[in-house]
Amino acid sequence: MPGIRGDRKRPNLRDVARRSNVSVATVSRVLNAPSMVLGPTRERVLAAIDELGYFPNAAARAINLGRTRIIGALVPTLDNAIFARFLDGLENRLADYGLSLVVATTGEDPDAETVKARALMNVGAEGLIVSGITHASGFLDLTTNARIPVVAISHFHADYVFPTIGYDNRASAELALRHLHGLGHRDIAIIHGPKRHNDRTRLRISALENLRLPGSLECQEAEISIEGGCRAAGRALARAVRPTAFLCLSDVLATGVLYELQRRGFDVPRDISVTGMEDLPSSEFVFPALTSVRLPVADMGTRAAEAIANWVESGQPPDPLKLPVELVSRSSTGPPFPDR
Amino acid sequence: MPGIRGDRKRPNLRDVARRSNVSVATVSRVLNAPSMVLGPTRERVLAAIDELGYFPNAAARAINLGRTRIIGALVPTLDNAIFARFLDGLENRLADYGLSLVVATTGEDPDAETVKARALMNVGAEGLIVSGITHASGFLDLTTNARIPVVAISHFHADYVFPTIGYDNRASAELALRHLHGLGHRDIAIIHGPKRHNDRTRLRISALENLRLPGSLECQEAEISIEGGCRAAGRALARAVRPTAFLCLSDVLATGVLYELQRRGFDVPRDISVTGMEDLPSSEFVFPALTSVRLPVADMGTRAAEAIANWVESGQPPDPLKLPVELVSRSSTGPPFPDR
DNA sequence: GCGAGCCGTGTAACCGTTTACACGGGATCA
DNA sequence: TGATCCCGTGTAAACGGTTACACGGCTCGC
Repeated sequence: MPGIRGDRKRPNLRDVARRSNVSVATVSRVLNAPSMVLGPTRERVLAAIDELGYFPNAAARAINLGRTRIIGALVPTLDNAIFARFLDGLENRLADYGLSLVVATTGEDPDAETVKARALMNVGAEGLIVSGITHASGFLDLTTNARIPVVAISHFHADYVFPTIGYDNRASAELALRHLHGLGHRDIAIIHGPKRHNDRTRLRISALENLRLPGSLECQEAEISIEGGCRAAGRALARAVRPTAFLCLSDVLATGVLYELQRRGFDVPRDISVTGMEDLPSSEFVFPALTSVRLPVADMGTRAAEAIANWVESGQPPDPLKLPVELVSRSSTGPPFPDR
Repeated sequence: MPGIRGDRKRPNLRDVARRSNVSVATVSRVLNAPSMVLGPTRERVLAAIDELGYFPNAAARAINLGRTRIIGALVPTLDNAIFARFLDGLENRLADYGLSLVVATTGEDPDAETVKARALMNVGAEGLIVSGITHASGFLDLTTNARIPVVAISHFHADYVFPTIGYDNRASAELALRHLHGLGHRDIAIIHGPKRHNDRTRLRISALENLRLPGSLECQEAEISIEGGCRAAGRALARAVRPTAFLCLSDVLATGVLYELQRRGFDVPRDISVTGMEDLPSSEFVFPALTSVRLPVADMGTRAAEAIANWVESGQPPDPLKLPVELVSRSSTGPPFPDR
């Protein structure tokens, strides 16, 4: 009996129609408008579908409906809790809209981002989510030419070329600095990730410098990893003036800094204070519990999902959205020189 | 001039062809076989493409080529470093093959997995990656009927219904237990994640019980989070016989356990030993550095990508692959009662 | 008993590509 | 000069669905 098992070709609507002695239209209706065809015809069709192991072809369906139901997300990496949490929120909410998420990592490289954006469009993404507001001109050309909805996350900017859904990176950094300054710290080491291609980092650093608070700020750039934080802490401690506080622009870096300080016998916050940025779930449990600036990344994922979903469905771009940040004060910060 | 800007409809090949006074075939060739059409014709076509902002329709292309270049992955969550790292490895390697990754989270629920699997197939996934070897019958029906390549990860099983790429979960748990037992521990608390629907966890626990080493094993189930680990540690310590070691089936749980022990004033490993499972990058930097069993998740992502890519390209299913696990001994384990 | 209306089903056009095949014209060769 | 070949290009048939429209048969009302 041909067509039941083991044949090369995947069965299509026509095969099902033939096997159940109806037209392709009827089969299509059984699948898409179940109430339209009932009784024995319906039974026959369903039986044929089952026997043939028929499954509708996504591309053919997409070409007719004009929709792929695919949203693409471009993130620097998945190997960083901040983006993974964001994507978790994004994917869950997109699923509520019946949209699927295709993920591409860029390694924070604008050219790679452009290449991957093209790949996302090639698989039919109806909308794109990107991180930050620094992009290759090729990326801008590509997306504007194709008139594809793009939402930028991680940084709020009221009139960027794409609608943004993010927080105020300047304010988030200032929150940490003001906290430390308020405690009395004047010699502060800033530990940050790579500045190259990362607008959030650059914005935060410039915000800190522009505050012009009395005292000195010294920057140390580090690879974003616990080890990177360790090494940066070592370098900062080797300077002529030892800082009384470390302001880290990532919780991962702060975790490394805490570790290195502990290893070298410093008491945090008695000898040195440390702040993070992001407020990862684990930051409450490092020792000592990390003072950090909470960035609502999971919520950002949810909001980004809603924004892009409405956009691709209604054609109406979303309004930019600023998400609140807040300082979460824990045990890793205190006044400098508490003994004097 | 109609068709240049602001028209509703997205331009298609025909529009480009009309505008450059060539046939659709020529336009298609400019895009797909650049060397076939050169000179002024080529220029005209490229100009028209540019002016119209033409971008090829993914679905139409897919229907002809018979390929979508999409691979779907089903993972319990993205909000856990172990899966995020896996996906990072997977996505990077898939990109080398020109394949895109669509991600769906299941919350460790087989029914949700089935629903999401259907969604992945509806967007045209050519192959699927799933976690573990516990799946709803609906999932099995769906995937076998549609004859779609499926690779199961996280657990090696020589002749599962799908090819597996993973490690030996029994052996990984035994490694930890043998280590503790070799140090002299007899009263051991096992801290594990939810057993329900999680075959890896169940396999590990049964492996530990089946070893039948002298001494007692007490299980505590916890939600997989640092806080979950804290609470489980509290419960284990409240028992009549206080364990001399905690064997945690996840580094995240172990981190919580370490935190709770420290909070309660226990000295690790002098008073109590702790082991983890996974060996996350951060585990080297918790205090004290965590003894753990290294699971090669990033490598698993790479291998899974290669396996599914070859499968969808050649039609040949991959051989199951067992990845090595190893005990990484650090400072969180030592002999019990070192004083006596 | 006959026309209207409805319901279930079929026919065929269409979606936007790719590509086998056909075709026409210029260069090459005898 | 005419046959041959090649190259660039066009025509049209797929691909696998959805759906507007047509159509035939049934029920119903007058």
